[in-house]
Amino acid sequence: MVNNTVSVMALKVYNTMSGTKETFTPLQEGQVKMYACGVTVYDHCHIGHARSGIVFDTVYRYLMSKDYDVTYVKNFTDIDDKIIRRSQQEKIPWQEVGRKYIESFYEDMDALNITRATYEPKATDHIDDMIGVVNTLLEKGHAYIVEGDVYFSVESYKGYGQLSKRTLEEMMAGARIDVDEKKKNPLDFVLWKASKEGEPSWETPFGSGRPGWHIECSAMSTRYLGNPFDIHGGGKDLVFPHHENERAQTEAATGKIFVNYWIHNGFVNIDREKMSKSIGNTLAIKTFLKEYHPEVLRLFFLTTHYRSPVDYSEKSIEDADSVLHRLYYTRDRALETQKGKVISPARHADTDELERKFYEAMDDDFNTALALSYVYELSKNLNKMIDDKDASALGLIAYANDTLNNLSGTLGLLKDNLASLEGRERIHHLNRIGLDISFVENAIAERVEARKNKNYQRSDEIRNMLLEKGIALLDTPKGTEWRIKHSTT
RNA sequence: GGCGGCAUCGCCAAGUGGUAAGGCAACGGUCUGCAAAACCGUUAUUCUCCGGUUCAAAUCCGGAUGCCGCCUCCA
Repeated sequence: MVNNTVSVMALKVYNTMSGTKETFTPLQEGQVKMYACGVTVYDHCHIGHARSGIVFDTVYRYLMSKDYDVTYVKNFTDIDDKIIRRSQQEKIPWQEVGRKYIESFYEDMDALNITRATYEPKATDHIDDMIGVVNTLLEKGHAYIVEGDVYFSVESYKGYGQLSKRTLEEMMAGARIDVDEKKKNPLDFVLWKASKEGEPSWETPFGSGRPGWHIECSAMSTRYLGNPFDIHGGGKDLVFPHHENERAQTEAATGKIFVNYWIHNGFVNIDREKMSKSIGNTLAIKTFLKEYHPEVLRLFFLTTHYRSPVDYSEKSIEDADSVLHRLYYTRDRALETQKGKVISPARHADTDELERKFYEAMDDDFNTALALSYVYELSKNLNKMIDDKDASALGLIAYANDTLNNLSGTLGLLKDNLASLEGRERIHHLNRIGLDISFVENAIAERVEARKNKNYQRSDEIRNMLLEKGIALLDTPKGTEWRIKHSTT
């Protein structure tokens, strides 16, 4: 009801292929087909995966809010070198590795309230599709077999390098690729690997083996979305070689355009350093969620444009945490004004204007940072109206609050409630410092008693004692409440 | 070595030709026994530096400096 006019506005997206923002025009009116590269399931997900997940979840949610019928595919790579290595390390079957980390993936992504895709296929369920693509490439002369490995010939496909914007010559000049004598061109990549002893393998017309990495996304995206389809996304690092290769394979095999819009998200750094396993500074989603509400991470990521790198730091997370609390608090205040009354929302021009700007920002290549600033402004307006205590404004407040919920919801925020937000933080914090809730409750009770007797010295002692443990007391009209005070930087 | 990106208040961050959004922090106020929380208000004549184009530039062009990414598995 609120946004029936917004879908008319044109969405612009930055297309990695052209290097510019383009007006988004789906192949079929009213429908969008998108594919985002999922994860290789050999370990728990870290906050970099969370960023990708949240970015494409935002795209997905936004497209749906514009009334597109979206078919969204996100894959699992459940057969690959790392998984095989992991299965040897953990001494469990490789299938078990996949199952284990897919489960872990869902735990994390569900906790982060990332909407599940329409289809979430596993590579191993689509081996036949991959064999089909490889076969076609062999038949069309785009691939060749050496010692059981099937390679894609990059020289046979004229568009190679267009996505990552470099030419074959430039890449050769880079010369960091080990020259493999078996390959016709050092840049040729493997479509199908002859499997070694003890490794999983599948029988194919071109010998037994297992798929290379890139072929699975080509096969699965084509299977579920056809060719071409509208949007293909993933982390920036996937542009080369993964997406370049996917594109080459698919276009060579089908003779059709593979994808119309390529969208890539920037990376997460930690304290200005690249997050990587070798540096040992990866932060697992599970670790993060022990301390903060999932929406804190979402809000934090949405504060920066999806294409820019984002630097994770305790300070930035604390900032996001404060803002999130405030938004929830505002909504609670607004709800409070409606308690026990029947109020019909009254349309409000100021609110409508902010909503319009919100959608305008989102339409401009998903500018969530700008869009959020309008949410904050809306929250500020709401507080002003509430402070005015003008009974005739109740309808306007209700309307603004509905809008706040709508817009936040479009970004995947304010899906929880204040009590839950604070409750889970309290539990986590108490666990971390090893205190029982009764300790806090007793201390508060003692302080209430002291205050009643105007023994403010004792009262302040107790307050300070708790504060040192990261527990801040709030004397409200309803009584003494407490919340977690994170580091005071 | 090749290719690409970025540089905006103490911190985070939007803004791609029309005269600097927003958040955090800080400060002032309301509230409070005092606080905290919450709310309100204030806070960049200026966008790394140098030169150029233009009536007009953070925004375009050239150069310098610094930081980062990709070129190898990676979201």
